[in-house]
Amino acid sequence: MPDSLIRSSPASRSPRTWTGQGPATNPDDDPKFERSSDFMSNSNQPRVRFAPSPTGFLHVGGARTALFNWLYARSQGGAFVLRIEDTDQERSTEESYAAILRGMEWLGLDWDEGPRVGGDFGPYLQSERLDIYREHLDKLAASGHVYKCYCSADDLEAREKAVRDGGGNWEGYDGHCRDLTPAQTAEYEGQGKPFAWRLRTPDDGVTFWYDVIVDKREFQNEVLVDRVVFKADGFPTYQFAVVVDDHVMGITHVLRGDDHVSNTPFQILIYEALGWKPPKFGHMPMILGPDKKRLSKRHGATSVEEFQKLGILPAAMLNYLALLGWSPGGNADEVMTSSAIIKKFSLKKVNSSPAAFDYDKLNHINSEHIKRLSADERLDLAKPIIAKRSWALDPEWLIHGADSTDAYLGRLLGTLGNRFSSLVTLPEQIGFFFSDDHYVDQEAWDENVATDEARRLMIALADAIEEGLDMAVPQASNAFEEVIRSTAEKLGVKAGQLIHPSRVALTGQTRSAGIFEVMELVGAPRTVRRLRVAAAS
RNA sequence: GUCCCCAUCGUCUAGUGGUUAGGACACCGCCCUUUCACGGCGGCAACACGGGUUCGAUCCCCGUUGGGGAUGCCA
Repeated sequence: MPDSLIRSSPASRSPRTWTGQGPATNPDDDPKFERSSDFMSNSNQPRVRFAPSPTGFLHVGGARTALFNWLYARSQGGAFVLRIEDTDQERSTEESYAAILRGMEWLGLDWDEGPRVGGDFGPYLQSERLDIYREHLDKLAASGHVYKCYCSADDLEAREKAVRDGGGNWEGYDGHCRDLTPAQTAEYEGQGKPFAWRLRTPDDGVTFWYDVIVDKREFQNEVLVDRVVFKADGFPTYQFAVVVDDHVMGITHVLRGDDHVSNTPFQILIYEALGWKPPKFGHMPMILGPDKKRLSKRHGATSVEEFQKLGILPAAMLNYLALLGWSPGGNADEVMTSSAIIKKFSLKKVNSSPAAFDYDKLNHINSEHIKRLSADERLDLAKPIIAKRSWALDPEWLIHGADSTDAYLGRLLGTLGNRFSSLVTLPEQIGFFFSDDHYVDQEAWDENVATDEARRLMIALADAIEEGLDMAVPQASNAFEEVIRSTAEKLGVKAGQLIHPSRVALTGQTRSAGIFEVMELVGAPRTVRRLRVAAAS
């Protein structure tokens, strides 16, 4: 038992129990303390949680944290709890709360306990659990683990400034109220000064834990300051509420962002002060921007709802997020459904180094997901986009064996094939099917349509279609192909010379589905009309 | 400043005390083709640096550098 691991401090000043217990073995095995999971009926099943604060949208970092917790719960048959940490009265908003829930639902991260669904450990909003925190604060007050601090923000700021001006380092709260004399206390009380409660932390020794992701982590108690556990406004701080709730809610694994690492030793001290055994901790690496700097709006979209607007499928977002810090390993296919990810997921495979967010790869994963969709699923995806533009099908076009709007749309999307790989570009890819007034790539028009040669060929083709095909009945794509090829032969030009201007004349773009299929679905009358309009332009 | 963490192609990553260091995105070339895309084939490209330990280090240890996080009566 290395002496360095044993904390020794004057009992008079530090009534707390210990820190970093004796041997450097995994503290999770220490039977000395009640563990949150011990009182669970089936303690083999992990209970994890995602505990966002409603102070903003659900951003990718939070979403990834939620995802990994969810994956762990789902892969282990455990419970996934959603808890809202709204102890900051200033910044918490209803809008954020709603946005976070929306983001979670969009991604398909369903929770077993939490807002809306309830559960045995509710309420799941910390602002509704104040009496619980109060009760535990009272215990710590009675045992002397916490003390009142009368310092105001101004007091603290002034002292910090003084230290810095003197060339020193301000390393957090200076312990000003830690050992107030009864007289001083009486004076402050007499002045009616507001106070907060701070945890009395050890001055020496080491606090450590075995991180699920990064193995052993340890902090010298010396660097830990007496942080506030209960604010003057009567609300607990995050540090306190998170500990109480995780224990009381039976959370077995606290999986959170790496930015919480430095909070962990302080929280372990709170567990110990309360006589509780801490849960297991796992700190996941941060997600950085493409430039390896902190991910921010200047990098582009950062909230999941922005990605939704960018046409990212929830399944693709989830897939990509899972790939940030985790990998299916080896040469396995990275494009996976959530159930496939659940099947393969393992905390042991979670990386310990930060990952840069790559928008290109997200887009790739997204297009792969779209390409793997069934025809019906594609139709479901396209319909709202079409409806949003008030595009309706002209009855004149409702031919070609399609006996319903859906059937026609289905065929239309079918012509796209793998070209349908983005929700964002879809409108311009299909707009010309619905209206003569569609998107036109001006440069493509100028190059392919607005030349004397192109005009001559388009008129010749229009004539040939009118002469060769019955304009009154639907024509199949191969009928158009035959006309084009024979016309090309007759004119002594390559088929491509007819095809390229026709494509732009019909679709307004140089890229589209196969031109013969386009003609079939646009119909002979409109095909001829657009060719003549283009030739006349 | 102080404390903590991280380090394999540009990016996400696999991997091992002895490998031609593998895959994916991006990029480049070729093929396919009515365009684009898809697809196929090929290419470019990495173990940050310096010391150890070892018969041998990308892998283990230390340091340096670089990056990130924390340093709140925010969470």
